[in-house]
Amino acid sequence: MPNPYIYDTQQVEEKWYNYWLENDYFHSEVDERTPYTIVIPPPNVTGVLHMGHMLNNTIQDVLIRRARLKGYNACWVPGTDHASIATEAKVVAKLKAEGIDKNDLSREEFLAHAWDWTHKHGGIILEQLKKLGASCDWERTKFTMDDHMSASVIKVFVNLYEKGLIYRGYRMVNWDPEAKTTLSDEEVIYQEKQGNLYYISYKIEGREDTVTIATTRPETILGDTAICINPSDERFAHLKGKNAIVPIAGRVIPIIEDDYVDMEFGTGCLKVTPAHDVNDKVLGDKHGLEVIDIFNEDATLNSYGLHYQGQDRFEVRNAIIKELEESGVLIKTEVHINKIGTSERTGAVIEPRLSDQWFLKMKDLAQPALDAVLDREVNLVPDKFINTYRHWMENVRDWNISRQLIWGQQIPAYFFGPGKQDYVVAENMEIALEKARNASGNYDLNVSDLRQDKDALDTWFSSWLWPISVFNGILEPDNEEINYYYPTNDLVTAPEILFFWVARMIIAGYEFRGEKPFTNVYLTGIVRDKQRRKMSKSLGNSPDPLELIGKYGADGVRVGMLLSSPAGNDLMFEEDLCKQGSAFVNKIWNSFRLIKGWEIDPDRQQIESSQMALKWYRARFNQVLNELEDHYSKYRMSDGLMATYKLVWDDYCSWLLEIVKPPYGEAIDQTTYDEVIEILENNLKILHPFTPFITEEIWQQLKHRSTDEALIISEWPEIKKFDKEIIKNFNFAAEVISGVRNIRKSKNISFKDEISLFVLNPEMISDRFDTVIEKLGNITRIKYVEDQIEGALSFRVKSNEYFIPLEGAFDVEAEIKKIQEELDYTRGFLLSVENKLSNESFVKNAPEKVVALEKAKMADARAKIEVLEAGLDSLK
RNA sequence: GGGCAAUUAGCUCAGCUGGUUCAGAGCACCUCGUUUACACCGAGGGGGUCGGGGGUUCGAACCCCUCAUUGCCCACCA
Repeated sequence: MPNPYIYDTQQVEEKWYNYWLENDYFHSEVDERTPYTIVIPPPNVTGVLHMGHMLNNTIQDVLIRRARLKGYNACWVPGTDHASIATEAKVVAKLKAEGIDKNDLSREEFLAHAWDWTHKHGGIILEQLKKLGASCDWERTKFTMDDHMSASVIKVFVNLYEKGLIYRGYRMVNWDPEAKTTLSDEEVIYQEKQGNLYYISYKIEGREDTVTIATTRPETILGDTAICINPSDERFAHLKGKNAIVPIAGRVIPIIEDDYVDMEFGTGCLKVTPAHDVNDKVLGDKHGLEVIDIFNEDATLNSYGLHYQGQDRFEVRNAIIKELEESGVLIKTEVHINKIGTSERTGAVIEPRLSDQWFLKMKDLAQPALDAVLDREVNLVPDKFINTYRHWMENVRDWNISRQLIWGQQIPAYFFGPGKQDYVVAENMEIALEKARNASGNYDLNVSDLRQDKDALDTWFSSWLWPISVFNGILEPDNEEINYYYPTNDLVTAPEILFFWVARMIIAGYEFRGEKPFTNVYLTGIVRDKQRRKMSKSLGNSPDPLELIGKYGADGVRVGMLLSSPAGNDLMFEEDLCKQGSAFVNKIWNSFRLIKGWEIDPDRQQIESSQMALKWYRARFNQVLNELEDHYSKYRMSDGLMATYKLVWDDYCSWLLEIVKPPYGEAIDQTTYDEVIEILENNLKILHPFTPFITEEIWQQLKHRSTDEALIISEWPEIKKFDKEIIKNFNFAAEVISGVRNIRKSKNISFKDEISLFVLNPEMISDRFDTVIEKLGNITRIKYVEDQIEGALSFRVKSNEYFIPLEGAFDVEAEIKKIQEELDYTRGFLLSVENKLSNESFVKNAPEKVVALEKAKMADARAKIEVLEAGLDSLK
């Protein structure tokens, strides 16, 4: 049987999410209010929710819900990304399982399969976000392959081409042999791996001796076209102008000189393979070397591989080593750690490869985007990322934007002839035809004579337009929506994609709209497990987000995610955090159950303790409201949550409700009841962004609300000035209550037994909370006295002394010991303060405020010592 | 190889121009409690020479130097 005190999340969450949807509260349209806009970092269309998404989207939802309450026209645009390479890989795998080879399909057939897959799996992740409570404007859901989104991408490509910023080049690029496509530099992940450094000797033509080189990639010797030495290296002076013979291949290659060669590394002698190494390509170009590409596109060897033709590069490596060893030219093998580039998507080892690709010139484009961040036009939160950003932007390299993939926007370049330059770039075939006719001078050209470039564009070439294209601002730069919603306010994303996405969006923003795409970028941490490992599917250390929601409720999980996630700090996730979250939600629920059970007596007068407590709470609430403002303005979400958490749990539940709670069987007066309800409503408002479901549930249970009165669209409490003095006085009273409780505990006095409390030196205490002390201390009545009470237990708060006379419980020795300890401590403290104040330099240099404070401390300590000494005297 | 950041209680972190607090929070831990909202509770409590060393200052968790450890980013050394 379920525990009746425990709040049932499942059905409540579904009920309110549907209610919010039905009433269109998430939907935003252009109106006269100030907009507050967030565009979602579009997850992969065929992906599923992981913990990173949970964190990310919880933060976005908190921001958007708060903005909505603050009266902004809140608009959170959701959507998904076609994730070219990832999706294509999945579709290829699926087809393979069905016995279909991608290469046997036409482009159209493959696309049909891909769309099929997208429709089947796409959008699952968005449904999952709904379970989290994400208040996205679902009517605006976009997909990067939607017609107008793709059209935007094409338009931008043509535009940049016409500006001379996009060019086609035969360059060395990163080749993913598994996906059989190129990758941008950012898509290559370098991993440290242990490999070997092989020392191989090459015969020198016409001589008996040999030259030994060191390489990590012996298989590429088949593509060697030179040996390179440092011209100032005297060890190899005799080799100048000679030729060497490539082992196995038997080709004769020149020995060239270049001071690029590090004389310290390896043998100080380098083999040059221009087709398979970036540096070697540079050397090759410089020295006019031949380029021999030994690989097929899947990194098996081609005919240059000789008897290794058709075998995989890594198999060949082992085989070649064996062959070299047998022929005695492998001199030695050393263990060598180096960084291997791997594909971000497929994990395959990247092969540097020469090919014709499309590039975007970045240097000039990057400048305004760099300035924007340095000038704080765009704020990176936390700002430690500014350095990283600057470094990347200052050293930005041209962006390889073509991919040998089908799934994506096909590059709008049309070839009309056999030459490499026989192409035009145009938004569609018709325009292309006209351009091609003009370019070639052949006006008989037909559509059938044009061949569109087979490659697709990098996914990020569509995502970088996201904040603009979701409002159709590329195709219709003057439409009402883009002008209203753009620039957006906040972007919440992972630092991993700072360069992939954030930087490029800023670039696109300035290039295509002359304005930043967003004002603030909140970079979340990476969600890790307790061992600091990144949570991932493959490690199996990531909990299933939906299971968590089922177990702890969406509100509980949201609180759990936010509890320890300052911006930019990795989040060490443990399920216990969600447990804490759901405990908090349950606490809120039970505090509501208490109020719900109250009986109201309209004739009853409000008692003083309730009145005072309410007055204090209102001050305290406003104090926290101010703190919240500060936390939110600095994107300190966990601090904001913690401040709210403590306000609700400690101040509201443990203090306020305990004070105003009527004794068992009695009713509450109307005034107190009304005020508590008002306070509760305000609490619900500030809680709502964190825990939207339970707050709406309580809000709606409190009274009947029309659809215009839902909590989600209510108003954030107005920030009022508050009386600091009353908070201070209350804290004093709370200390007195603690003192009483301590005595009760140490003497084993049940709370049920009323006791008396006497106060000496009451001038410092504000007596206004006496009734509160009486209630929470279960004290008959506080009495003020002029002298020590003999034979009573005592405690002190500041310089006030309190006595609790208790028959039989009094122990002179223990009491003396207690007071003596306090006295020793206070004397020590006084001494340190006095020392400070007698230090002339301190008094001279420290600000007045600080000196005054020290003086006050001194006075307080002296007063307290007097009290303690008097107490001690009376006992002796 | 270059750069950036971090190192504060068992854990996760605050400490926001060097000075209200002889170092804070939440969780965890310990003790007591079947008080009529809640044991996903309440009350109380223990726990840190603020990574090591040096310096600047009247005063340092905070500034400087140095060492150590960890993490991240960037980079073509075979």
